[in-house]
Amino acid sequence: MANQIRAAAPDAAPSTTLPRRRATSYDVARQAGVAQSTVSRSFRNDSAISAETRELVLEVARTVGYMPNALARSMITKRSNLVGVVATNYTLRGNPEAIYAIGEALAAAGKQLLLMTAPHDNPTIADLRGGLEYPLDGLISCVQLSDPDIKTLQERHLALVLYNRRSPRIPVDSVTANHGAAAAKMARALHAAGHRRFLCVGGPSAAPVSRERVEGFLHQLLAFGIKNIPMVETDYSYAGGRDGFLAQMKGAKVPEAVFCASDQIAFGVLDACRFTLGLEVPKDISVVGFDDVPEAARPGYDLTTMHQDRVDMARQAVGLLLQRLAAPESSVMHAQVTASFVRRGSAKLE
Amino acid sequence: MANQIRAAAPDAAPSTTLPRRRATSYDVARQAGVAQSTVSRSFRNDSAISAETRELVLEVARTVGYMPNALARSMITKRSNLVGVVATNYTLRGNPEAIYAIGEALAAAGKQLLLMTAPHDNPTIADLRGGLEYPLDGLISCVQLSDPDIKTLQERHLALVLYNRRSPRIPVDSVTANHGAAAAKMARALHAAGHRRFLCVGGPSAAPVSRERVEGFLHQLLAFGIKNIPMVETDYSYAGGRDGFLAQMKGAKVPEAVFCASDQIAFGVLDACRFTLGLEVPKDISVVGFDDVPEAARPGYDLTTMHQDRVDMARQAVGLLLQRLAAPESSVMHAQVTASFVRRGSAKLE
DNA sequence: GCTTTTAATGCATTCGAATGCATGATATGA
DNA sequence: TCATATCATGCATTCGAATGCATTAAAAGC
Repeated sequence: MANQIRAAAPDAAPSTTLPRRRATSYDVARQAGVAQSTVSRSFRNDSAISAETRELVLEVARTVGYMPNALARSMITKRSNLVGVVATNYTLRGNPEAIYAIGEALAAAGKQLLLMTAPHDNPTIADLRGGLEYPLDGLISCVQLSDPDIKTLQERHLALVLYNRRSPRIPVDSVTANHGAAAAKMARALHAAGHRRFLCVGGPSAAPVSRERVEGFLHQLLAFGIKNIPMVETDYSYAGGRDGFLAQMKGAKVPEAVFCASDQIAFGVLDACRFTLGLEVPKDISVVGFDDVPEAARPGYDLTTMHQDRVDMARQAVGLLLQRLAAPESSVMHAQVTASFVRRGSAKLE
Repeated sequence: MANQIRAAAPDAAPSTTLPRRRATSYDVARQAGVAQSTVSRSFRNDSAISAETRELVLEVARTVGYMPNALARSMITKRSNLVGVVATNYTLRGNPEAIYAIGEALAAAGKQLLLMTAPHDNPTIADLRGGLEYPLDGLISCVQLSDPDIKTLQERHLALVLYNRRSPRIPVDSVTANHGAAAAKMARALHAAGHRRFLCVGGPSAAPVSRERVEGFLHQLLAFGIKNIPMVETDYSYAGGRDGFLAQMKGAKVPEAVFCASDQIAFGVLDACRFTLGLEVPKDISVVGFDDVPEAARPGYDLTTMHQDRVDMARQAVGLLLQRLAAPESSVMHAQVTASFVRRGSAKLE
């Protein structure tokens, strides 16, 4: 009795022997009784295939779980639809929504995002080697590449777009924010509020973005006749800002206003002011940042800063890339996203 | 005169007509006077190729800028060396270092990371369609997929690893932290400190990670005879935590301790306490989080929380994937990363 | 009813690297 | 000196989809 029940039980699992390998257009063709080329054309629907045949093919494809192999397609079309995005640990941490936005924008254009990691200090294309073996359609770089490396990439004829940075010497498509002008605006605002004794806490001196911001700021102050502004170099981070600022403050007079090259730096400076030095912000000292990351709006920081729309920049980067792919020989393009002043409570302003 | 100078000038640019297309193994073969197969073998160095020939081939390859085409290789080897990583805007924002670590670990194994974006609510494999047309070797999912979708992916024979989540019903390789046990530990710590009136601010009820944490917490309290703990559901975010908490507090008695299913939620609750409700932490109320993101250590938050090593989890995920690729038929694996209690100042403890 | 046009499909080749097998050139042994 | 073993290389095919051209069948024209 028990045996019979046991024997009757295992009817549930359908013994459809799963194919060890992925179905190909030939499999579909055979089952549908058509030629492989007909299957291909049914999927591309770029040619004259009768409605019934197409439907039949798609139906068979559905049942066997067929899906065109993008690799095989790339071989013949010479378009891999793969776009590399180069990021370091820092750029990834600082722009996660931007990376996501790039992925979305690429997907909308039928392209895929190949994420290529690179070390934070002195990244080279040798670090990307594995990824470059794939015939990428293009590359969006969120890291600073050397001139020779940029040249090498261009010689490979892949569409290159720099994200949030530009190449000073070689013409390359790029998207940036107007760092310099925005920093100058910040300087004017602080100066107008009566601040005269400044401190500048920058990012790595090798990072052009930080340099542009710092130089834009200093240049504007110079125009007001203010010079010899002390300068602290950091790694862009919270800890860097905090520790760099504290080191600078040892025995020095507290500045009236601190310009930080990023919000993260500013957070570090702010916490150092309030929790270590016991300064009240903005009564004793004004602190401003740059980026307007979401945390800047929190009441704990309430940071006055320059807003940069990273997601917009990401979309623009993809836009430039697609344009470049459509017209490889057109002249170099540059998109600029305008930073906007965000007035909050961390700085005394008029 | 001027004409002559002008005519003489443009000598600089070397007129090496760049090949419109990427060099192939045939190009190298022709130039080196060997067969294409010899070029291939020189690069794979898996076969008996004399040292001189290999050197010659590599030298020629260098001068013409040849690099094996990974796509063509994949066609024949049936290994694309592409691994998909599925992420939503939220998971990407919450785990940027983990994504980076996955990229690094994959690169070390000669694989590339294909980043596949998916919507935050109810992601399905239809969202991944474009990426799935590539014959991926495997997939690391940082999002919650439905059972049928998981089944479909398994039927495609691609190595699937779930990151920071497990599949309750279908056996799938996965890496998680011991959310439930860790939350229980948190509950014991708070209970031991004398707290008796609790509030629970969870993530989305559909997110198993949040559920595990909340259930682990509630279950432990139940063991202490404490039940009917009010529960707030959020989207895991700062704003969600802040607003959800404030809504709950309307007319309600302030709880002694608030358990938050993530640090971001806890930050929102903390700011609501201090900046909106005027409560002192931890004097008036204890708040604890979960994750130990870097911001939790800042003096402005000083959050007591459970530390989860996301980077470790990322590496383990890649490790599992590689093991699965090496032994497709071996039994299902599960790696667990142990969360550790981080005692800081946001909660009254013994 | 026969030719011409058009539409629908099949055939055969292509993309670039990998690889089993055959071949040729040395080196080794008898 | 000849046979055999060893090493190095070439030949030819393969992966899966796309596509120019050829072919067939049906529709239209006369």
